[in-house]
Amino acid sequence: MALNDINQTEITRLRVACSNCNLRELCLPVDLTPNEMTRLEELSNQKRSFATGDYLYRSGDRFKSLHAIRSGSFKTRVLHEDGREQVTGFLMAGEIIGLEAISTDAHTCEALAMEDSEVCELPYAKLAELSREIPSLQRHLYKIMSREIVRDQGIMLLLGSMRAEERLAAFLLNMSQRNAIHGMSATQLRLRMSRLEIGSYLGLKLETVSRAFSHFQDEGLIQVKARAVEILALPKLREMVGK
Amino acid sequence: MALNDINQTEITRLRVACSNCNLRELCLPVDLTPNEMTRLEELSNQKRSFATGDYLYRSGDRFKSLHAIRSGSFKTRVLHEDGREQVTGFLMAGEIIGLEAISTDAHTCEALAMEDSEVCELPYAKLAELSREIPSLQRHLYKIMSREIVRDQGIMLLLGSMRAEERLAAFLLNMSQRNAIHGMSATQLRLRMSRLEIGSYLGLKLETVSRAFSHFQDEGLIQVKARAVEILALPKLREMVGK
DNA sequence: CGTTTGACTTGATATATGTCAAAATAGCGC
DNA sequence: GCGCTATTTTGACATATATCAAGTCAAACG
Repeated sequence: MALNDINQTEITRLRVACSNCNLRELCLPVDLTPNEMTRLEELSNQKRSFATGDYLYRSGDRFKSLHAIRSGSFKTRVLHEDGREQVTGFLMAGEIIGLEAISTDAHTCEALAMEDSEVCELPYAKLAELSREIPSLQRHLYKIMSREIVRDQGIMLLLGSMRAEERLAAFLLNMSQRNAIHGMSATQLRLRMSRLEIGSYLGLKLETVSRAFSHFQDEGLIQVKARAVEILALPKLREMVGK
Repeated sequence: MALNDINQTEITRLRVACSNCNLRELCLPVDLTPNEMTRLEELSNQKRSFATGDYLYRSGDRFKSLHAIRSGSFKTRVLHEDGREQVTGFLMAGEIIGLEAISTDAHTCEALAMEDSEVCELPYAKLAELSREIPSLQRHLYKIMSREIVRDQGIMLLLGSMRAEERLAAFLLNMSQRNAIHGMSATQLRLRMSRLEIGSYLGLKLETVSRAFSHFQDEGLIQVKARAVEILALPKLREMVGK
């Protein structure tokens, strides 16, 4: 089960969202020998299901596995002393969750399902051990992690210098590209998160997010119907974030 | 030469700045056997010197080495089409520079000296090869990289939700801790960068940075004399960034 | 159906930051 | 020390976003 449930073509599709609204291919390298691929598949030993609001892990939990999201979606967040929620990420089907904990031995944030979801467990110790034997896997692991650094230098760092509508444009483009990479529409988005969560993620108030959505619609850039968003002018959105 | 010039106690001091204004120990693990340590020292094959404004690398340069900064300091930046400079990081003596390029085979930003500086080259291929033979070194490398992710979730991500003075407080604390970790004063800072560069890094205008400095001084939190900053109330600064 | 509930939108106003301009200060070569 | 220049500080005002407060809408439920 687990990774074995994911067929070869699906494996080549596993991705991680990254960098300045761009997506990059994930971790599971496609240049492995059949034997190596088999060993990688055997590595995953568990599949788990989650309902909306269920925790995949909590802050303080010992870190022992990464997880490949097979279906559904998760958000990661930090809860501040005063109860405020700070959303730190949205993870979609086909993406890898848990990377932020590798350095710490314990999770520093919590992850919970935004809808009914399934994940495959990837025990980190086994992954690291295997990567020692398979140099190309090791290279890939280094790359996934350092891509997160690039992301840092991309979206996150720029967040500080972007205005509200630029942030939302970046967010929508990111969602669009992650959608597309998983074989779904690049223009028809079904957002899984509330305006409040988007705001928390982007460092904006929910009203500001809502106004930005409305303004984009007035400008003919998107069509909004609650959480169903159709992108009408991808190029203009790209222009807004400078690419 | 190179790493051999750095004595044992200095090696244990090499660090990388990270995470939400906290510093973490770096990469060069101290739990190596003498033999392993020797091999690591032999790995570095070159020492280079730089004057103010010299480039350590430019965007597009092929990535082949990390660099340990022996003295001086560097900034990394991205230049936008329109000529605007976006500062993406400040790297101090004792820290490792170049990590952002590991995933790309080419540098995505440029690094230049903010003062006369010296670096030791750490050829990445050799480092990766060595880490395959020394598991504890591999663990360390993974950790350095993923720490950058945590940093993402720390300072960078929070940047979006922090106000100007909170950002500056976070910046000052970061500088203070990096100073302290290298055996220098935690309260007497000699900033190497201009208000413009700080602003670019924090996503603020230079005037806003200046006003924040002035306000902190009025409040008795710091003593400012151009780029010499004395921190008078560390705890209050920590409070401002929520820790 | 009508009611309830939560999410979303919209408006009025306050606050924070950016923008433009000028003055003060520090650094530096002579 | 003097004068030059770049940096920094400060002020007045414009703009963007937050805050507070209603109002709308849609799904869920009696």
